[in-house]
Amino acid sequence: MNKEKYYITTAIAYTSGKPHIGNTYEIVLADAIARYKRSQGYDVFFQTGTDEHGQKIEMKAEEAGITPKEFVDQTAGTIKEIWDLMNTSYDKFIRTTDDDHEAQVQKIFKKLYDQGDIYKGHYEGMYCTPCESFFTESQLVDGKCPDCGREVQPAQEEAYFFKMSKYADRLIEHINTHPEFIQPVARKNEMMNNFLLPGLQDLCVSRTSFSWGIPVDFDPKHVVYVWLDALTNYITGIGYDCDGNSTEMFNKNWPADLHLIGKDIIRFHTIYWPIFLMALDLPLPKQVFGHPWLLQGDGKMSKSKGNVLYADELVEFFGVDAVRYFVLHEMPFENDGVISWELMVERMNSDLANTLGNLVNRTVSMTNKYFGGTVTNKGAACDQADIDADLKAVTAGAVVNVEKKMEDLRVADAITEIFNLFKRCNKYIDETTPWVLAKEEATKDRLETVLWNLIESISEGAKLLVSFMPETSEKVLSQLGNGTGTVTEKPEILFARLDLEEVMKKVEELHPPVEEETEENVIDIEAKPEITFDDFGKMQFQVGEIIACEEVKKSRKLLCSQVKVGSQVKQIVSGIKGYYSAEEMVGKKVMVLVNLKPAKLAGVLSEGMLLCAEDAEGNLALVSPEKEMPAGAEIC
RNA sequence: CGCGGGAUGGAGCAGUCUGGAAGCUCGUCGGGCUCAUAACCCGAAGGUCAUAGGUUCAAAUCCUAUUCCCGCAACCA
Repeated sequence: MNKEKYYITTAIAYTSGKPHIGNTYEIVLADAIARYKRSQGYDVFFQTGTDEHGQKIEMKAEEAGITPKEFVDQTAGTIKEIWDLMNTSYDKFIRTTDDDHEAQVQKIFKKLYDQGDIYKGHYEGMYCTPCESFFTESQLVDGKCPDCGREVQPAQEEAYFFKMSKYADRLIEHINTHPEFIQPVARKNEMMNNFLLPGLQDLCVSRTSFSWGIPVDFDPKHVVYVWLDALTNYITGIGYDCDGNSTEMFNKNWPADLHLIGKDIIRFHTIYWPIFLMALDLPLPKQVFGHPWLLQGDGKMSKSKGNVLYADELVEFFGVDAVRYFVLHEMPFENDGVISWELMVERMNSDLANTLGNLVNRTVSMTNKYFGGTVTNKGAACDQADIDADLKAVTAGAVVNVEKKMEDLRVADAITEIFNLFKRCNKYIDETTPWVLAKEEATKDRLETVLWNLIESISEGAKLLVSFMPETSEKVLSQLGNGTGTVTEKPEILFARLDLEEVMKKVEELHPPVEEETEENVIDIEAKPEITFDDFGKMQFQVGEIIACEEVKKSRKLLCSQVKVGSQVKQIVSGIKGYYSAEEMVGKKVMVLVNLKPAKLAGVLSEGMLLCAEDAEGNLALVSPEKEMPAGAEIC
């Protein structure tokens, strides 16, 4: 039997920081699929890695006072540690700073340029010379530089572009003739209607505004811009060579069978990536699956509350397999899923400790108690033949059902199938009442058969579990004797029940809520440099009376107020909709910074600023004179 | 009218494409059992499927409008 190959990839993780549980979900999901395919006899190659270039990283490194390379070495290390902690079985961890990747990207860029798919053009915008920055029309404030307020000039930055439109028809054709290409299918229409059918814009594939990237070798002031660098990892990682000297590994594995990615980057994987491949004359990946997000529960996620979840912390509380179980099982197929400490504890207790852990435990201890740890198949059915038959049917059914679910990548449903089997086993114990059988010598054989059947069915379930919870699978099988009929003497607790309150207490210790409870909390904000009295004198504050106020349409936070200051009325836009309604604003006397340069917010002119106090949560309160003062009174 | 996603018993979700008796898990309540990690098994309560219209013999599902949430984008002067 020749083993069919299966090449699966995750998106490469951006090395801007520590990945949280939502980012970690993807690698675990990919791992489950990869392990499953291996168990099905496929020759699997599983690649993941990190995306390490870009302006953001250049800046972060500068802040940290280290070189970009040092910075990404750190974060890539952290990412790899977490991937390893989660027991993921990737075959290759590619980094876009790998020499061979960089060399290939340069060659690919050159080749596409030589064949006319990439051309040199201009990135147009408004340029502020002192700030050395480009801005789009919409970014400008009053037609001027949003940073320094000076005049800007229309200008062009040289950039290379990729001719997307050239391949659009071929791509549309491909998508239409390969319905399985974009998964879930709902995403297909989104791509077609929003991007392909209206016509594709050419894609900017180089930048000159930062330098942390792969240089364009024939025009070194340019670096390759994100997608041509990042997406090509899927081929460079397995040995693609642009000059025709690709490795055997590449020839065997390409095209990829599955690109597993987040739903946010479906566009890049189902439009730009296929088009790049067409330009390189390579076959397209067979399937792109855009998975949903794993969101953190409790509504408000905030760092001060400490409920941002990281894989390593969860593992500390629950163990690797429990976390794997949770993210794989709780993640819906199309919609976003929710994760929180509470939900995690609930799953841990009810599914892992009660249903599975306790099942194994009671089975092992009965085998020890009644038969000294060893049973053989006595085949004694008695009048309960139908019960045995049903257990066996459910067991066999689980194998088939898991296979079916996995074919559609419905990992969560596959796991549910396995746990349904475990539930059936628990029920089997109640139906057969071994403790009753144990009382009579005459029913000893029946008792032994019951335990034998149980061990068989649970072991079958444990085998199915191997792709999802590899360590647990092995532990269960070993406790049940690996088919020998001799169970372990002292069953180790697989998953201990957890007390939610205790867990929450520990979580709080781990992340002490920052100034949450007390009213009299201290707020320290970042100190600004000392200023002179002259500096202060430049600012003019006056009392203003709000005589009218309305919400700014097309905006979520903005209120537009007419503020009477002395004899004039100023229009001021403020981001306080969440804290004040337009009606209650009217009549208030507030502190206004009046000589602030006017600016446009959401297209509405604002001629000053209403001063607010802001707490650590971002709650706002307007500042008013504490005694009656006329509108226009100077504040000094 | 910026783009998109969502609203189903107390909680988390299926079901919506391809209309046809409201389902799963957890929690709650009642019962059973004692091999086991106060676990396991059985039963029950609990939903006008966001709202209002429409299409249809039939709507959670299709159409229209509205409300409220959540991401992203743009502004938080």
